[in-house]
Amino acid sequence: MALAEAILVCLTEQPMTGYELTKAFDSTVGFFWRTGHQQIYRELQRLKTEGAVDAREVVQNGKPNKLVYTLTPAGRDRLRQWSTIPTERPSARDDMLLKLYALDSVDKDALRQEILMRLDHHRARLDLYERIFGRRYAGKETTTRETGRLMGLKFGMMMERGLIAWCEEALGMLDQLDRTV
Amino acid sequence: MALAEAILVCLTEQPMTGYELTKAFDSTVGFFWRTGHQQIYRELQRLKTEGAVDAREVVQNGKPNKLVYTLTPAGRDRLRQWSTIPTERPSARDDMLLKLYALDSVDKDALRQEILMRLDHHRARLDLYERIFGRRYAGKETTTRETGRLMGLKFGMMMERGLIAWCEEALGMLDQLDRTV
DNA sequence: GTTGCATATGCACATTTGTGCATATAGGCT
DNA sequence: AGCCTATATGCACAAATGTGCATATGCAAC
Repeated sequence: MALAEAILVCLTEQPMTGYELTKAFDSTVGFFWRTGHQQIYRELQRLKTEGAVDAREVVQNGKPNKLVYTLTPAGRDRLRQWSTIPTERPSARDDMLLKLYALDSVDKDALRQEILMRLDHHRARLDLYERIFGRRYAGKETTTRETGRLMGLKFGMMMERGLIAWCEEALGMLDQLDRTV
Repeated sequence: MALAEAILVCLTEQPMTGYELTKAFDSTVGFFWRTGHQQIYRELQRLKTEGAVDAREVVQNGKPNKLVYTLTPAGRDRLRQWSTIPTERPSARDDMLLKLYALDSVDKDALRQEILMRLDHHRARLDLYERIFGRRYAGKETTTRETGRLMGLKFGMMMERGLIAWCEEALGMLDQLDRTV
């Protein structure tokens, strides 16, 4: 149920509707946490019955009415409490590693294509992260909040750089296999 | 349902029982895919009804009888077919990144402890991988099968090295925050 | 004028994964 | 005698997540 915490974390920023949360997820937390709007609405209802958030209906004309959710003190407590318990390391369940493990039972050309696609993706990601870094964090004094986000961003850059290097090496090894066999 | 493929991949090595698969998972695929024996037995049954594996009962005395599962030609086809479809990149749903994102709503000392624990873990892992590398792969001529596993191992080493560097930097940044605030 | 998009919320079903519990035998330890 | 461990398999329930479908309005584009 960590989606609950992801939502609470977003709501520390400001009160939001489910719709806005969906978009916020896309642009921020969504870098590492993808989900559809249905799950967010579902979770918001649960969080409300648990008292971690409050809902307030806002009547609009021209558009459907909306429900603005606010973090309650209980929600804040829950977040802080949650933060004291060590998180389980995420398991790296990557089918691609499975394919590598049984490389001789697998379509190697398809795998090469797949690695190429990943390489593209990771390069684009790294590029994006570096631009965000340059625009928002390079050489500025940092609040606690900003420092945390910078650490997250660096985490992302670290991952992408490693993955890029690995993809390049892996492609080389596949080529080498082709030449020797 | 990628657990199914994880099992099939293991069975390319040799026919095995659910019990042996459980142990095989611990020592090989388990580096990136943890699961309990119950799930393996459950999945084996499904794979059998789907015709991807065959079961053969072996009567033992002293121990309970066992069911040895063998990969069928249909199972081999299924593996190859699966390998041609690009795998979705695994989403990096790490609660720790969430904690970083809301660093000012979070218990920073607990987070520091958590990062320290991770650092320990990643160092131990890297050490283990490097020893496996030295023992099994360093400077040997490589079959297709071994090359694939080497690529997987390098993937692991890449990740651990990146994570170690990140943890060290992150701890430094947390200390810096403590000193300035 | 109708097609498509942005706004806005949600139900219901299915799949995947996790976990507690159950069972059975043999051998070794205390 | 009682308890733990290794071997060996599995059910049943719960939680988390994914996905197809449903609804309603207004505005812009074609």
